[in-house]
Amino acid sequence: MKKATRITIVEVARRAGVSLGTVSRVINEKEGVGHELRERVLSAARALGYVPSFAAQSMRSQSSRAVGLMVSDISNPLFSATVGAAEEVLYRGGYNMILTNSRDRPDKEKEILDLFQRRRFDGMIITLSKEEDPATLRVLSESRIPTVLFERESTLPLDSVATDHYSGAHQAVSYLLNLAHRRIGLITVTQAALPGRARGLAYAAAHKAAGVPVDASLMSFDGFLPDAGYHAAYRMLVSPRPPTALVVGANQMPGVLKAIRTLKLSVPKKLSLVQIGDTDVASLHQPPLTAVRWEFAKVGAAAAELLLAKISGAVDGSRPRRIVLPTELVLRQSCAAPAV
Amino acid sequence: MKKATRITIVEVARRAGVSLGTVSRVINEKEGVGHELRERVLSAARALGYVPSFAAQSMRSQSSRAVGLMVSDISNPLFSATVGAAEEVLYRGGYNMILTNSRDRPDKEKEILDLFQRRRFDGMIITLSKEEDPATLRVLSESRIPTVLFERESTLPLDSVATDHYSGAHQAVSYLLNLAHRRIGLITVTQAALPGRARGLAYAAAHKAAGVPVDASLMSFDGFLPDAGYHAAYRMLVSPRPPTALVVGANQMPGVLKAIRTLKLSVPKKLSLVQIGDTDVASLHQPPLTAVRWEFAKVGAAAAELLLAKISGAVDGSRPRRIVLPTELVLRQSCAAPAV
DNA sequence: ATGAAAGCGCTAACAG
DNA sequence: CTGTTAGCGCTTTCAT
Repeated sequence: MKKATRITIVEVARRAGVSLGTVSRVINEKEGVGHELRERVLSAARALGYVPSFAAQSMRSQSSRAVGLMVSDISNPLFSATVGAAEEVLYRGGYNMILTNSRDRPDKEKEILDLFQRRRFDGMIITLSKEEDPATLRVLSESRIPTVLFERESTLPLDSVATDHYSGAHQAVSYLLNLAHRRIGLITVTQAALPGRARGLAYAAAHKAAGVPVDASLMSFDGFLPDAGYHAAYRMLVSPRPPTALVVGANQMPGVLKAIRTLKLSVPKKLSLVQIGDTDVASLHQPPLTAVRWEFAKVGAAAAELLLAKISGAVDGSRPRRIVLPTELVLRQSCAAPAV
Repeated sequence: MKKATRITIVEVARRAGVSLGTVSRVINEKEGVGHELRERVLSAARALGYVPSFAAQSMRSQSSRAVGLMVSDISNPLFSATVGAAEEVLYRGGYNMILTNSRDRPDKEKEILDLFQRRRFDGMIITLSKEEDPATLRVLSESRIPTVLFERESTLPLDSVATDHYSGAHQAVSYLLNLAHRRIGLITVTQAALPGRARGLAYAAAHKAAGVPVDASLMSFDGFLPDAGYHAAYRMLVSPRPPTALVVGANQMPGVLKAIRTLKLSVPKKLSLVQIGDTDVASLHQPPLTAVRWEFAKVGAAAAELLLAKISGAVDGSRPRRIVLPTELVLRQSCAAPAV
């Protein structure tokens, strides 16, 4: 039969015949406790099955040894490696990771941010649905919790870790432009946040540099909607002047591929394809898809490391640190010059 | 400039000109506080930016409003949907989810389990690297935290939620057997835990039912090793008597597909293929892969729901509940009768 | 309906 | 080196 109440430091002290303070010192591995006493305390603790209470420790130490992570979509497999790497770094640093899912809804974001305050987390790593939402920004600026924006940037002086989506998209679009494509579709996520915005900007800049006019109907930023990839691709491909190439976010690609099959378009003969974010889907596809590649795990690890540095005070908070991780274009067999 | 110390209930009480107890009642939305006072407290709290301390609340209430999740591999995209669904359910139930990664290492598992005790989590959902590891089992049996095993089963009377991997594998193997395959390879994860074990058993049972002898060299349970899929498939396929069909876990499939390409085998002409776990890789492959399918999100949601029911006492703990979720075989174009 | 006071389990400062 | 004590911020009797 299990005991009704948990063992506390008091029982351990009594059993070991010492004072509370001594027990506390022993379990916190502090200097200056006699060898014999230490042993007595340890064995008493073991015998009683004593487990220190984190809540009580937190309350005294004013530290929760916990970090909150708020992402827009946990279920996004692209986040798996990233979140996994962040957890790894945090865990090794002695912190637990609380993972929450905002589903990109501003009200839930605010709720979660409040929760993080209440939990007195030692730090947080977050995405934002809209980088410039005033309500959210206010909460953040009033927060005293060390924060790292994740794949986001803000006008607020907040630290951030992000992939270089601008360069990635720029490389991809320029590559297609060099191949002589003149009508290139872009299918990605909202411009209200860094990844979509950077890609849109890069798309425009690359076109401008090549002296090719931009057709707004060839850009879709609805990526977060269900089946967005399918609908956007279908719409573009059946239009009077369809694109000859498509640059597509990894999450939109399954839908896009379905549209391509429905329309029986051959890749790269009729349509060139570049995926943003290199996944199994890209490398295993026939033909293998050219992709903008970056290391998912590194982004997560970098965010966690920066946060840890901020928590420990190793990095001064005077001006925000913005870490940008590189991308590369992996050439495979999904691109060719447009059919004439 | 931010204040050096956090606002507590005391400041709020002072500012509102009431006692601590009253403030506590208001923020906990308890009955019996005068309307006027309630307003005064609320506005004082707002004015001061008061945020209740979870640690203090936990300490008094003996409840952390938190649930620990321990999985073998966060980075596994297959877990994304599952973990996401669990978080969703828990969050709605008023619990936060702490996600940890055991990497299937028994020592880390034990460490994490200890941590869950210290944090006084209200519940936990866990995988185990080995279901019968005595040390882990002891920790679990001594634990007083409501627990749900996730894709695992134990001899201990523990509740569990798992996919019906046995039926799934049985369907797949029987299907291939019916197609007249006589040498079927199985590439999956360790038999020390439910998924691999159930598949191995189902594989043998299906063969027995069909009167086909089992060749042990056609089974690989190394799925957790890096590149396991590639190595296992390559080894089998270049052997003197290669398999004519392969049943492969979703995580091993990318490696297997690479091996198949290296050897330039055509699917399903030379080799039939069934994937366990239906992913984009399977449905987008050319030809689309026949797959054993189940709803990832449902498993996570079911585990979270069962845990919540246990925490609230809605489900009696007298004998363990074992929830098994169904699978189905999705027929696509990767299987054919073996070449003669 | 509200206030006062007693802890929840632990750490740290101060004595001895 | 070890014991004593005062809280950390909050909830919950018990009075009033």
